[in-house]
Amino acid sequence: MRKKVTLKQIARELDVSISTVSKSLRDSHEISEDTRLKVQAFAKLYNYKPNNIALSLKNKKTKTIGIIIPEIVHHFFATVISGIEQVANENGYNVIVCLSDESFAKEVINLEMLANGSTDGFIMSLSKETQQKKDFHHIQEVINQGMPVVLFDRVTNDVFCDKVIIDDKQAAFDAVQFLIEQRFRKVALITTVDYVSVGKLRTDGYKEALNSNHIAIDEELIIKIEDIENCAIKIENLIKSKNCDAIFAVNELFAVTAIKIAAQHNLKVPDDISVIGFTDGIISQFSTPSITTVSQNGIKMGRKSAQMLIDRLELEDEENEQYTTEIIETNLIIRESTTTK
Amino acid sequence: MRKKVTLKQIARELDVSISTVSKSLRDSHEISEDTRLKVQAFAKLYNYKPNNIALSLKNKKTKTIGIIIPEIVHHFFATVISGIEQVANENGYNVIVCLSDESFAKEVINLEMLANGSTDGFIMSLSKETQQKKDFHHIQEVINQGMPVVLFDRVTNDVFCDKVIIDDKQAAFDAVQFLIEQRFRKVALITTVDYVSVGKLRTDGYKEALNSNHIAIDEELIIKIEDIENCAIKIENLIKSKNCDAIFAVNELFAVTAIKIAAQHNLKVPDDISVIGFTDGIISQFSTPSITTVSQNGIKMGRKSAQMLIDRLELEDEENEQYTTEIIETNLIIRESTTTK
DNA sequence: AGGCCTTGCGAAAACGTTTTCGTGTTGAAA
DNA sequence: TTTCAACACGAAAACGTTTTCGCAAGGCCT
Repeated sequence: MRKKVTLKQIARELDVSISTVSKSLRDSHEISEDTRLKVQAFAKLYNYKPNNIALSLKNKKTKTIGIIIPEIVHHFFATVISGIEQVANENGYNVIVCLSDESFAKEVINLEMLANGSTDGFIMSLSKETQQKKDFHHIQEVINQGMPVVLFDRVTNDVFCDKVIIDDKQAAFDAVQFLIEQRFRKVALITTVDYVSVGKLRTDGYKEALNSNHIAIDEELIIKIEDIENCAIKIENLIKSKNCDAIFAVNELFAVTAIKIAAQHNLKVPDDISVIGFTDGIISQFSTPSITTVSQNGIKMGRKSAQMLIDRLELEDEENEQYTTEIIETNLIIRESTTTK
Repeated sequence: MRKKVTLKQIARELDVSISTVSKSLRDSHEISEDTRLKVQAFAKLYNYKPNNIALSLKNKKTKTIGIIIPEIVHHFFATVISGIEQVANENGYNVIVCLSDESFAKEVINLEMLANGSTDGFIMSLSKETQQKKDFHHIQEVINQGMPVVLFDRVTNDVFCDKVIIDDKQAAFDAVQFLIEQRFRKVALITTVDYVSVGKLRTDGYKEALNSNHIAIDEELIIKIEDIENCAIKIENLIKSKNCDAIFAVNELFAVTAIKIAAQHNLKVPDDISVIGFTDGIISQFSTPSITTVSQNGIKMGRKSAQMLIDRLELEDEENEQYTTEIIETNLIIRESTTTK
């Protein structure tokens, strides 16, 4: 077993000082060409690579980004990580991923864990529980300690930092407006409970679209799902009521579930009922019929988040207190689940 | 901005030595109760937490696991990460994720990057290119340096280390056997090119199932997909030939594509043609019809991999050279895409 | 009073780097 | 011959820990 070689060992072997070795390898002009080449040859032979940990300690920089998200088995979050990783890689950063599992406690623990020197900054999306408790002191704390944070998608106004979001309200508005323009009047909404920030915003967009078209809001047509496991019953009730000719769902799981249930009740999508989802994930692409959906470009969101964080990390000293909120554009991807009347 | 406090600062404030502070915080009996409590109170007040980097340097342990996988926007890999993260978390480890993008070069770079002190060990699944080149020196290198490696799913016999796999051949055999037992005789195979290890194994299982049932292998019914982007044409040719009454696909993307194309040619699944996929992902669950599939328990695979790695890390000194290959059981999940004749 | 053990604490090394500063030697200029 | 710059290198500090060892003071026993 050939352990990694250190500067000290090279110095001992070559009978020079550690400084000389270090300087030689960094091509310092202080060192004679003789010594320099000798050291470099030896280092190459033994495949010397500086130890990252020692460098981190010395430089007080880890070149590592901490990502804290609710879950990873989720197409959207996976794409965001992918985007973050791309930019991180291009800039010589690594990413360390922690999952909060939608739990406030885990989010806090992970954050504090990584804040003790493991990462230079954070990119996070809030857990449901955190959004419900509205307790963000852990995030404020790391910001106060001088570590930049970028929030994406599930954000809060209660923390001042850089943010990357889509315009959830506008996107929902556009989707519903599209349905209305297709002459649907009884548009139902399948959404989450209100404390999920993006769910709330999309609900707002839905209502506003109806309002601006002078369509009364029918609370019977709005169903709010608490836990995703048993969303089926509520959705089934909606379908059975036969009160709606179109459905706007705030995520693709709700959308595909609605389509499946409709089929069970002999309602054809899109002939009998049109459906629009949110998040252009695997399900929307491959379900039958494929689902018209609001695309939420995760890659772009991840890339932007990473770029903002790295920019702030490399600016560093100047202490720019101007935080910005970047809005990633969305667009409606028309597929088979909607029809033009 | 209140920066993190260090031992040195506490020592200076309290006018004691650094050693005294360190010992006090670790409840050493060498320190009088007076001093101990005083230090602890001060540390608590200023929310002292030891710096992870310094600890890593001192202990020569990072408590971090490196994960290198081909991609993350992929249900199976995401579930594996999720499993790894669970066990890592339970044992006080963090995970740092790198993506090879199916590229040999990126795999090497990532590995060497992390090997310079950033992680204690690795969990990886080989990139396609690596499998094609059959070049594993980078992996052997880190093992020689004393860092344990666990390979999962896409593994190789050319490297000696712990591995976690499913019995791809047996699983494929079982799936095809199931089709044959339903009286299908013209079973087609949609697989990958041979250098993808799991694709090859699943192909072998397919052939063996036919053989053991004395069904001749028809090469016309075996199509090998190189790049996933344009798999459609080849699959369409297969469907159009109307030569098969059942299809076994080595992943769910191939399976769902086959179903879609069949529908375009007015062939109903499962009435006209039965389909079995591989990997129980989102697509299989939510496609219409839902897809009968070989479940490949990613969570369990991830958990097992992490457990094996951590076991080896904590054993450490004893240098147990007995490597094991763990086989995660699979099972066939019967859904709507198959029928009993 | 002398010796010894206990108590309580500090100095210093170690982990692996980088960098500043000091120092000895050499050669050339005065 | 003296002086000074240039050159080539080493010592040491610094990053933040933990831990070993040494040491001084005090109390107890003979």
